[in-house]
Order: sequence, then structure tokens, then C-alpha cells
Amino acid sequence: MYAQHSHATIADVAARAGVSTATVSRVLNRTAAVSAGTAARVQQAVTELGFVPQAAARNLARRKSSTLGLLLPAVGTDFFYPILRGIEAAARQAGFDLLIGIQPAQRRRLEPAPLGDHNTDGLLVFAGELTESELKTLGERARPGFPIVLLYRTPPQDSGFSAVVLENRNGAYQAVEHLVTVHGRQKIAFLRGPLGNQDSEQRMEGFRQALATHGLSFDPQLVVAGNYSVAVAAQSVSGLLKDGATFDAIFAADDDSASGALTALKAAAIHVPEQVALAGFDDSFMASYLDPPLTTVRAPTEQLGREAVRLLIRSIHDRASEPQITLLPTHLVIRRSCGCENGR
Amino acid sequence: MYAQHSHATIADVAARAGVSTATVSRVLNRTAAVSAGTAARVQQAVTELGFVPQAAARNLARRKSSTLGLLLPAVGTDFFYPILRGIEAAARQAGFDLLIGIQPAQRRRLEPAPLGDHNTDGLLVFAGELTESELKTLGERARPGFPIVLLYRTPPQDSGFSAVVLENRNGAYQAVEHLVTVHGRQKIAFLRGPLGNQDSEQRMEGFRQALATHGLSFDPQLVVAGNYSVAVAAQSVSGLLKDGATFDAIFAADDDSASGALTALKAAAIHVPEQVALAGFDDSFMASYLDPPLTTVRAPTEQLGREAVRLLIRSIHDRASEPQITLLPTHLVIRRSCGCENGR
DNA sequence: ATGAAAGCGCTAACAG
DNA sequence: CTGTTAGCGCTTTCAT
Repeated sequence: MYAQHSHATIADVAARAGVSTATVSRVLNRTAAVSAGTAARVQQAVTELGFVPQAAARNLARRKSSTLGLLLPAVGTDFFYPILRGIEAAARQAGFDLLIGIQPAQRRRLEPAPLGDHNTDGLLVFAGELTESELKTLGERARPGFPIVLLYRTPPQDSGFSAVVLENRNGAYQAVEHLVTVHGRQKIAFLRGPLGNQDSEQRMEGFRQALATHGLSFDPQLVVAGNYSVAVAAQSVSGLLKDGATFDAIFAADDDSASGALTALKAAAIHVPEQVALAGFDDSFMASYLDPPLTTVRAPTEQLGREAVRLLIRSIHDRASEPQITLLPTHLVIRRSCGCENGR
Repeated sequence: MYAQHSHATIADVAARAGVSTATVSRVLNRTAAVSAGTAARVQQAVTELGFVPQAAARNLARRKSSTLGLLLPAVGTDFFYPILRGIEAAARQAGFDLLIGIQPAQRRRLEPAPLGDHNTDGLLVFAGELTESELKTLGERARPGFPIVLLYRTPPQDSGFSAVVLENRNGAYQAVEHLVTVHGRQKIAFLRGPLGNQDSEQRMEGFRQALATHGLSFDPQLVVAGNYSVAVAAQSVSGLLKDGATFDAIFAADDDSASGALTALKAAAIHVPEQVALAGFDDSFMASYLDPPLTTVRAPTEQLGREAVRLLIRSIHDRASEPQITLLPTHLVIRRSCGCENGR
């Protein structure tokens, strides 16, 4: 209850070192020159008392919280951990704490923000499921100019948000082109992500573009739900099979869906890659452990986290800075599910 | 930089409502009775100004941070997300913020704590890789009695930590017994987790106990590294096969290892479950999507997070409370990798 | 180079 | 039921 009662304060340190609190603060923050001798005495007092500045007091006095907020969706799998790691490391390195909040899946209306300008200096938003208007609400509820960086999502017009997004179109294009030109596939099915999901839409565009470039027609019948879920994908592919659809390859908008597709194909005794070639997107943890190992488009997940923090801190320190969108490159990782013999 | 400058303060609200700041504070915190009329005026002023109390000031005045710290290891996969979700939800519900820190894998020495009594009211520690002595250090560095709850780990003697752990022994026992009594397996290999990992050790004990109970001898040759990793497990099982070891079942200390085992067995054209039956532990996300679906021991992961928060908050509110260890039950989930025909 | 003192925005006695 | 007034622990002018 009385969390700090038994704790040394800056006054205790000052007393012990025989200086004023101002001086202690100065050596703690290297905010002004202090004679070597005094500094040493202060340091010693700090160590002896095991003094650690209290965040609340410091934040109040500094008028900033030195804390970044991270808003995450409730759904999600292994996908998140690398991002989280990237974000935490970058934040810590820059001297920021990381406060996290998870957006309940059911509740469409955003809560009176648990995270916001009242307790963070800026916000990282994994906006996967948020609509355009929810994003805007988010921006309006905060003080004008409150720094917000979107992950995997282009900001609404004039929102002032920065963002870091993936090179989805090109990545998808590469994968599909590989299926067509190297492995001679002609009828390729697309397992899409959730409707309205930006990454999925863009991957689909890359898919269509590759077909077009190589003179293949786009068949809407061969676009089915994947929903970033193993189960949904498996069901969709089974459905496709049952309907008697013919296809010689599947491009999945994500590796989870690819995994589901694989399950369904195996269940139907269809050989991958001989009868149906398969490619995914993300290069998630599991990709190389599928059987056959999955050819997929690598998304630099941890780096995305780091870059997002970099952008956020930049706009915290320099609020005059223009919003910026970082586009992170992706590239095809060839394993065996496409028909190639090399790599694993 | 000047994060709060354009922000309404409690004084602004008070002025607008024509009351004192004390009154505003009272209606905000329901900390004393306020006449309906005044309360309404205050509420309106709050809304009009979009006032949100500043966490730092509030925390300082209250002498507590209303924040829980969560210390996570750097390694980890989908395993973490359910826990994180459980923890975040429980914390939020109880009015606490959640601050996270990730322990770098390389650095064995703990950093001057990013999380601690200077900015949290208590700590949740996922101590997977921490040694006994590191745990003690953690406790000593904090003010005596600073609430700490361990996840998946029994606290050191007299540490004063609480903990929530899994019923590993019994869970493992059940799984192995099932393999033996229902499917008549006699030579069962064990894919263990990291050496020194408590969960893994206990699962191994359950494994041995089940063998003993059913009159089967324990063969150290059949205990190999799994390391909570798909890759390591796959390699270990391949090795076992290459060495000509004979076994008719594998019990893996975790589902990732089970998945790796499956990969290796398939690669060797060994049929699961006909030739080798397989069981895992955790009932992780992927378990039901493996082919065949994995029989495994369910660990109530999200619930573990919630329970840990409950324990932590209890000792924050009542520091006289005794440290407590919650043992969470596990139970066998039967799918097909063991040889059963039902469920998926 | 150092100290005195005024806050930061809020809560919590204490009066009335 | 409401207002006045000390702080909470730290940073930061402003003097010296």
C-alpha cells in the first residue's frame, strides 16, 4: 500500500552526501557540471542507500512520462513476440518504458483509453482490426499532435500519424511470379486474410499484378478466405477441393493460412508441391518446419518494431517533424513447398 | 517534449465547475460523498475539457504507481501471447497499468532493473531462464516486502515470493500412462526441455513415475534434448533413429518439441501413431493442427496469467499476506497422435 | 560549481 | 457536503 515508504529519496542522498538535492539531481542526470569530488560523494551515497529515482516524481517534474504505449489486438499468435521484442529493446535503449494495452476483441467501441497522453509520451498502435474511423477517434481523443505510430497500416489522410508498413505488393508479386515462371503454374488460388485488412489487400494486388504481367487470367472463384488462421484456411481449401475447383498452386496471404492449406491438401492426398505448389507470406517461426518447408515472403518483423519506435521517439523529441511512413522491404525465401529442390 | 502543455488540469476543471480541486478529485475517485448537483457540474466540466488525470501526478500523490511490471525472457513464441492477454486483462480490470520488460538472452547479469519498486507496485516474473541466485538478487534489490510473483517457477526458500505453477508431474503421468495402458506402448522416449528448467524436470518425473507404476524400466538412452524448440527436437529424434534406437512412443515435454518430433518421424517415413505414438505438453495453439492432431496435456495458460495477477494484487493490497503458491491443474487432451480415433 | 526555492498536477488530511 | 492547505519526490530557474 505504501509502496515507497521505506525508500531513500533524493533528500536522503543529499543529506548523506552533504549537498543539496539540486546537486544530486545534477549528477544523476548530468544536467550541469559538478566538481569531481562532490560527484563522487553523491555517487557513493546513491550506492550506499540503493537510491533509485521514483518515476512518478521525475515524470511529474519533467512534464513527460518517458513511457511509450503499445496498443495490441486481442487476437494473435507467435507473430507478436518478435515485434514486441523489437519494440521493447528499442524503447529501453532510448530510455523509455513500455506500457502495454490489449484491445478486447469483442468491444468495438474503444474504451476511455487506458493508454494515452495522460500516461505516455506517444503511442504505437497495432491497428490490425481498427477501422479508419476508430483510428481517427484515437487521434482526436489525444491532445493535438500527440505522437502516434501505426504498425502495418497506412494512416488516414491528415491524421498526422506516422507508420511503418511492409512492401506487400512487391513481395506477393515475387512469390506469384516465381510460381508462374519457375514452376510453370497457371491456375493459382489465393487465400486471403480478413476482409479490409490492408496487408491482405495489398498482397492480393501483388498477386493479381503478377498474373496480369504473365498473361494469366484472374479467377475470382479461386480467391477464398484464409483469415490469418490455420483452421479457416484448411476449411476453405477443403471447400475448394470439394467444389471441384482446379488449381495447381496456392498463394496464401500469411503462413498460418499456408499451414492450414497444407493440412487440407494432405488430407485430400494431394501432393505438395508436385500437384499443388504452395507459397505463403511472413516467414513466421513455423515456416521452415512445415513439411515440405514453406516457400514464403520474409517480413522483417522485429525490425518493424524497432523502426516504429524510432519514428515514435523522433516525433516525441521533435514535434515539428513531419509524419513519416517507412516502407520495409520484403523478399522471397525459397524452400520446398513451391517445387524448388534447394534450401530448407 | 512538453507533453502536457495543452492539457486541462484538475484546476481547470474545478474553475469551470465552480468548485475546489478537492471536490473534483472526490467525484473523480468516489472518495467521499458529493452532492448530486455538484457532481453533475464537475462531470460536465470533465467531459467538456476532455480531462484525464495525469498518471504521474496521481501516482506521486497517492504514493503508489498503480502499475504492474512484467518481466519476460527474450526467447519465446506463441506461448506468450495467451499469458500476456490474461495478465493484461486482469491488470486492467483491477485498475493497474502494465509495464513490460524483456530480459536480454545474452546478458546473464541483470541490468539495474528497468522495472522495480521505483515505478511499479509489484512484479510478475517469467523466470524461465533465471537461476536461483538471480532470483534472489531480484528480491534483494527491491525494498523488503516488494511484491513479486513468479510464473512457472517455485520460489527460492524464504524469498517471500508468491508463484503460480503447473501440475506438471501429474499431467505428464496421465499422458504417459495413457500411452502405456490404452495403447500398449512399452518403450517410450522422452524429449526433455532445457536442462534445469523446472517444468521440464517435473514432467520428466511424471514420466518416470508412470513407467515405474506400470513396471516399465527407464532407459536414459531414450531421454533426449527437445529444448522447447521444433528444430532441436527434430534433430534429436533423427539422431535417435540414426542410432538405431527402438521406441514405440515419444512423450515430449512441450508441443513445439512434439511438432519437431513429428517432422523427423515423417521424414523417416515412420507412421504416427501406428508405429510411434506421440504426446506433447501445453496444448498450444498449433496442437490441433498438426497431422495427426496432437494428443497433449492442456496447460491453462491464460488462466495462469490471471491468477498471477490476482496473487500479485493481493499482496500489494495486503502486504501482511503470506506468500502463496497456486498449483494449476492440467489434464490430458486426447486427439489422434496417441492412437485414439476420436476427437481432433 | 552549488544552494534555495518554486513548482509539476494531484490527493488527503483537516476544518468548517 | 465542500474548501484550504500541505505535501508526494523530483527538476529547474535564479541567485550567489
